[in-house]
Amino acid sequence: MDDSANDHICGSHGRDTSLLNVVLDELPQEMCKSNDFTLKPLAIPASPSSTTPQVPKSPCCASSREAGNSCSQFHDLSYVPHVCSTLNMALNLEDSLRLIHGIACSKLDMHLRQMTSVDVTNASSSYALSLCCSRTGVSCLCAVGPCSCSSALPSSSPQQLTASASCQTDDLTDTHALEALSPSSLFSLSEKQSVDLDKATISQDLSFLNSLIQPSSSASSTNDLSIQPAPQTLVDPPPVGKNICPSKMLPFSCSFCGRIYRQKVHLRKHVMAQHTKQKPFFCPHCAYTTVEKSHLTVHIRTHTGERPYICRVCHYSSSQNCTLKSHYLRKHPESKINCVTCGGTYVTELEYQNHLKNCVSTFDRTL
DNA sequence: CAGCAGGGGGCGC
DNA sequence: CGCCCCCTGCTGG
Repeated sequence: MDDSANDHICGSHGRDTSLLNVVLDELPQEMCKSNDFTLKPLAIPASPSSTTPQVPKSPCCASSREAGNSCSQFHDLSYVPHVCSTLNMALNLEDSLRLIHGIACSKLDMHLRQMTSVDVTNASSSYALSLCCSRTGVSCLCAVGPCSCSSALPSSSPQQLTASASCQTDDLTDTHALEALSPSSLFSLSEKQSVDLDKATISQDLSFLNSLIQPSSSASSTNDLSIQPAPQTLVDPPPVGKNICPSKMLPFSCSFCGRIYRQKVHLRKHVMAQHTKQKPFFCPHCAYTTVEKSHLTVHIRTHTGERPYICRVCHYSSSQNCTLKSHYLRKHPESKINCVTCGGTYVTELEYQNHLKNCVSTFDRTL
């Protein structure tokens, strides 16, 4: 790849609003017409402002800015929260951010598929990613949330390519949203790199990408077009350090605060509890709400007086097992439960019972 | 110290 | 993904 092409791709578009137009032009038309959604350039403040919404910036964005690529510009996302005619659903700020993120991710992913179709053998992956980022407004992508955008990566090792694909396609698994948001023109290419894509081609490309990703134990079927999040065993876990991007270790990171989780469901609970305040479980006795049903069950015991965890030594009881455990450790430290099978010691009956499930099954397998 | 709420991990479906 | 569980931190007596 010659430098001129790279210049064309990664040149001064960080200060060029034409890319914004690309993004906006390819948003659903109804949305643009209705002015539900506005996207405008935002200068990066020299220091965090208390009046500016804290848009999390991923470590890769910082490195990207240092590299002078498209991540040098952030965008101010604002949205008038009322019913969106295109989606026929109300969008809050998080939904709006996810919308932009999802579009950027899907476009990046589609470009990546096309580029891998065109050339997967030479060292053009970084060019492909740069092209994708430049043409899909990856600045927006980076501004929305932490990602492993590879546009700044100087080389194109399979691990880097995999990291990018796995990061972006986390949102791509939301096929429902993509179907609603992806008119055919959304993924069309106007340049000569455009290739005709059919399902077989995409599947082939995804097979290639998936071949770079070691399947996890819980991986879905190979017919699934979604790319699974990168498992931790993809590469040797890097030592924890200030220069290590956490998203390389744990695949699910919060788009708002950057916290990372091992499982997607944990990230979802975190976002619901901390950012969107969506707590679907309501206490019938008070105003308590929670994201976790089991937490509501425990809470209701404060109203009903149920104390199912009973001390085997005294008459103490508690509504939570951990409280009983604390009681045992403080009041009856000598009282332990010994496993008759393996000899292990346990504090509470519940701990022992849970242990027996594994201990007995293990014991049975050894027979 | 007890009670409670919430975060996060693990496991089975 | 739902559920269960453990752990931790906060608060009041």
